[in-house]
Amino acid sequence: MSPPRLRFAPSPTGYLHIGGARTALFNWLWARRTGGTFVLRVEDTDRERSTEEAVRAILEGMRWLGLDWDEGPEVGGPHGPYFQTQRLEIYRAHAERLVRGGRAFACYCTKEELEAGRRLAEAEKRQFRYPGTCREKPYDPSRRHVVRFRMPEAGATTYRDMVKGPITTPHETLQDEVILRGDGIPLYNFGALVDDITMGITLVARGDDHVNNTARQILMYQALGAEPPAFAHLPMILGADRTRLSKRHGATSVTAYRDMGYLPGAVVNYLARIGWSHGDQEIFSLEELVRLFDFEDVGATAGVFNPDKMLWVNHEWLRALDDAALARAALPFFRAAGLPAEDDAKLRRIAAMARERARTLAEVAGQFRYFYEPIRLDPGARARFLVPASGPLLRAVRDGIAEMGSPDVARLERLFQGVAEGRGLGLGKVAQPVRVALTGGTASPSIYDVVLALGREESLARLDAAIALAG
RNA sequence: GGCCCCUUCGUCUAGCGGUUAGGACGUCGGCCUCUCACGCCGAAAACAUGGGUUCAAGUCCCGUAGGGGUCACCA
Repeated sequence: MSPPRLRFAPSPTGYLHIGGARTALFNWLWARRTGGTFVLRVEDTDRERSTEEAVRAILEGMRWLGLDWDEGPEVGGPHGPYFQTQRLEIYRAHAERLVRGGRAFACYCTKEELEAGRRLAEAEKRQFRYPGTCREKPYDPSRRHVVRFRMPEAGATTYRDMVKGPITTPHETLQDEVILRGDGIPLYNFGALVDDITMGITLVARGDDHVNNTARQILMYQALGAEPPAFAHLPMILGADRTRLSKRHGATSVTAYRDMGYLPGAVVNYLARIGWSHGDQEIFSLEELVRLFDFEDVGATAGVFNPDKMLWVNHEWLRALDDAALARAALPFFRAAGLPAEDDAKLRRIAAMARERARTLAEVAGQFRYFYEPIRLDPGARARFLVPASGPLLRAVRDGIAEMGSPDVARLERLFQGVAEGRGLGLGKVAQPVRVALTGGTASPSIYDVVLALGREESLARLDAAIALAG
């Protein structure tokens, strides 16, 4: 068998959605695993809602995730153009073939007539189906018309879904549906199918909200004399309330997660794990995913998007970065927070401290602002630790540091322990006031690391300020 | 409502006739400890339900309930 050709075909009506991203990912993974081809096609036939901005946002999201395409916008390919609005002639020609072959017909009914029929059906509490009004009317291209596909009235179509198994659709549930609108623009079912045929797509993997379209499309493939592709319908991603994931459930755009400080690999990792699994493994590199992914292992049940777990996955990815890589990744987030960080030794020290503490890059910047701006003294911390009793302790630490030429962990440790033991105190009694003095709060990395990242001079200055406050 | 799909801890899932039903996130204890975090140890927590089939059912079949999807000159 020759390598498969797969595609991702988003409508540019908004940003790249988490659900769409997973669909794209599964297609991409299979293409990369099998040495197949991954095509990106833009289904922009909904002119009301499609925007150029959305196209850019989607490509941007795809690129950020690392899902590169072999054919499509900006890269071209032998089956272009890759925007549906530039392929109108192709759909028209295919529709005409169907009309000439008697498999489709022109329908002159107006929207109003159809709507009236629908309302009547509703009033009578029965199912509306196109009554076949124009089925036998002669073709008159000069009259405004839509093109309808002639659906068979009896029998059933069965296909084997790669994730759901055999699915049967009785033909009496189908109707002569519109494939070409009055303005010559194809409807989804037809445009996608004509593109899939002309682009040589051999495996269609899409959201399972499309299962009901599949039998109709197979019928159209057959009418056009084309071999239907294999189908894999991916279960939806749901929100916590088990309805379709939407903005109500929180951020749903891929780029929103980028901006919140998620790593693309982590997002891919998490997305892959909803609906797909490989034994007990949770963390996968992109290479592993490519090597292990199989539609065989995609589950049939819809999955709830779990932000907590994604955060955990992101943390796992974050901590796998070395200091330099983490510093580089976090730098833009410090800048975005208005903090004058540089890609230098100090930032790498901070990265080392952040590794086990911050789960996103934004958290890195958020947790360690005090290294780049004056402390924001927490009132509770001040009341508890910057009290007269702390004065001598702070002063002793201050003097000890002042005497050190260049502080290091071992020296600082000796200093703090000496101060504590000299007074019969636990280490915490000394470390906490210092921590408040240097960071403004009671929670931070090791106090020695904080001193080191802050630097001798800044540490002394903050200690002096705290001594004054302690009185 | 018609049609289609789905149903293992709160969530993601492993399981592919014989398991003390496993892992992960989250939650709750404990340990570690200069605080926080990490880490480690432990706990609570699931086969929707009723019938079959079988020596044996979370695993196969049917029904019921629940959930989701879809019924446009949207995609």
